[in-house]
Amino acid sequence: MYCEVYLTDAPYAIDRPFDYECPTDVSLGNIVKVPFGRNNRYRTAVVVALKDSSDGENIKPVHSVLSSRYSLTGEMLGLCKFLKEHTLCTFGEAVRTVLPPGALSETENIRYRKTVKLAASSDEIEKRLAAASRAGIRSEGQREVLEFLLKNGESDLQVLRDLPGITLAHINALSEKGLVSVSAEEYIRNPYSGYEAKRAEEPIELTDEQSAAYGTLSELYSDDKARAALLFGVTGSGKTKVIMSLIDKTLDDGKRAIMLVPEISLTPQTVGLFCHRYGERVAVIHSSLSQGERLDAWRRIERGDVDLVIGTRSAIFAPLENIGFIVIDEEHEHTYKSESDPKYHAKDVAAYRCGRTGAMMLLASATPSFESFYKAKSGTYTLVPLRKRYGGVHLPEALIVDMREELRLGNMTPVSKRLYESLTSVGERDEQAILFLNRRGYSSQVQCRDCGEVIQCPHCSVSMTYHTERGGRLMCHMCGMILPAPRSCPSCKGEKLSYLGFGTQKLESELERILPDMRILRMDADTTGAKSAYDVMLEDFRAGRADILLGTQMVAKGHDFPRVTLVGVALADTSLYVSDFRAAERTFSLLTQVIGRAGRAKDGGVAVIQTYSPTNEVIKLACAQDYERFYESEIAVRRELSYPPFCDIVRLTVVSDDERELFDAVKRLSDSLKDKIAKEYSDLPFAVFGPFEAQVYKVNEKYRMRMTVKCRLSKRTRELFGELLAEFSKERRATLSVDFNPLTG
DNA sequence: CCAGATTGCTCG
DNA sequence: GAGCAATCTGGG
Repeated sequence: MYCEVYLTDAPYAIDRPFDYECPTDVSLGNIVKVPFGRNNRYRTAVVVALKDSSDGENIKPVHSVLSSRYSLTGEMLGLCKFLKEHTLCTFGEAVRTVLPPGALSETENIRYRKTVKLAASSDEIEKRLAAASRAGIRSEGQREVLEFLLKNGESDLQVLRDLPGITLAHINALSEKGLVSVSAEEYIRNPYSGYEAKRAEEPIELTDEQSAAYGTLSELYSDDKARAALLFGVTGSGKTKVIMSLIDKTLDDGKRAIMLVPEISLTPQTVGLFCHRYGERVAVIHSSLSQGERLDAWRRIERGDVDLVIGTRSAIFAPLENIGFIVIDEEHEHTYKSESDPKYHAKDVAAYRCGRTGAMMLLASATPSFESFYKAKSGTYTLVPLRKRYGGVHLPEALIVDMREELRLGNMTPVSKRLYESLTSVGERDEQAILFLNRRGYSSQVQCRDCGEVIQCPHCSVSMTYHTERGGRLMCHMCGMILPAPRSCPSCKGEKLSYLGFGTQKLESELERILPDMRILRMDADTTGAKSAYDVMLEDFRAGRADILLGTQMVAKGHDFPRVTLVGVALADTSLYVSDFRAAERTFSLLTQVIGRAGRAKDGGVAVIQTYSPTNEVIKLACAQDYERFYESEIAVRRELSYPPFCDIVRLTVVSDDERELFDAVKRLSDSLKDKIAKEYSDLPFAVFGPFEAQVYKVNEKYRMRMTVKCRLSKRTRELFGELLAEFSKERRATLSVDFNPLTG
């Protein structure tokens, strides 16, 4: 017998199947050790095919199957091939994405719960104890173990070890004498255990519109073919109720479901809601799980103990069988696209899995990505709208405040008169407000008034942000470098420093100054170091222990606070004028979400939007929460300028720690790319831009240049970029990375 | 001319 | 990516 294997740590250039001779007990998907190279060093590899013959020469035998008990199922192998082909990662990177942490290491990585029990009858043990006691017993510990077991029956090994004076050696000695036996059972924790499924008792009541949406989706679900739909529901329209009804249907049908959510939405409330309904057959996967917890969740799913997986991006790889339904909530969120290898989009993986299994894919959002809305309008996805707000949710009244006018009137603070008055009246009525500012820190730049120099990070080409922590310091938001705040200009020693551009810290101190009676809770990356801090803060605010919740993006996402009657956007322009064709889309989506936070108030809330561009259409349409009009105007621009969804974008980035080498390498890249386009691929349309410096040219002492290619992604175009990667994997002083349809600059 | 560094090449 | 052979570099 022969097999084809992929090495798990191969560079791109040799990431292809190699033939080995193998014994019959090796099967497809096994993780094996094989001799490789002249020196026959052992490498870890994955068996991807079995065959009777091989045309290769010098075929070596597989050494062994790895003692780790993991093996890839047919579906996992398919996913790995999909990832390699669609993201140009190596097969090994794909395998590591699909398997739980540690699966490729030699050790088993499986925890056991060990139980100790007496291996002989009690009177026999008592006889032995008495005899030993007369002989002047040597091991007090062994004696205690036996006495404990006589009294309590069998016991958990860990419980015994935790008793004073007892060590593992005592138990092992007794086990060798045959007095006790130790049995092991795989031990899998579920941090969300203890929930009882309340589904049967709690029916979901749907409004007419919701039940029409459910009807459409349920019909699609029942279709045997893979189907995809977009649930386009305005804030407060009850998307979650429709999704839950569909999960119910899936489980009733004897199938299983995956629900993806952005990290930020995975609060204890959300998790509680689902665990409460579906009980212990839920697995939750998120980024702050430890390796062990992640493994436990993976094992529970693999064993078939789970019917519903809720999780962030990587949960799309859950080893769940018999999938009937995959839902991606807030589908427009960027977190569904991985920024590190493999650079996959969870939506593509979901579509692949649905295609394989005939499951239904549902995307849900109030502000869908243009890619998805375009597909929905052109019929690739079924568009299921939810246009009505229900249960006392209103469209808040939105006011645009012209900050240029504030400046003219002499108000140099980041809080306009209008916002100040609104906050004051919220305070008087004992209600709550949310303030959004998409910039952390105190000041975004520190500039010398003598020489004009703006302090830059020594390792990156960005200016440093002033933070107030620990008596004031400078932070680089790219590499994390922290320096003590300077008293004078580092270049000319001038002592007059200006602090320009305000962030959440400055806004906080300003609010404390002008609204001394209001309690302010600031929530940004600097105050929510631990995942739990974030949950605690939201809970504090919900419980009314603060009047104003102030922070970055994380205050904008789907939390419902019924007492919030005012939402403020400190500066709507921050994301508007960045040089990215998605700037308008992102700004619209963010503003719409924030404004929506004020919609839970009984008599209609208020949103105050501060901006230097009060006539900007994006801001106006976001205030009106009119996605469809925004889409129509923006999609015309995309079509005109040929941007997604009318083409795909491939971003090539070359990185080097030496600028000279970088230029040379990027020149080679450019030549090779243009050569291929002119020759082997001349039948396909490409538009090449660059090379140019990346937006942030230097990060962490590494220089980065880019090229952008507009084309239609297909098997062949991907192949072209695969060839470039293969050529570049031989480059020593520069590395190339390819990102298909990147979402961020 | 030699040693150490660098580059090129192959891997089943 | 690792190991090894071929090639280059610079100091004597």
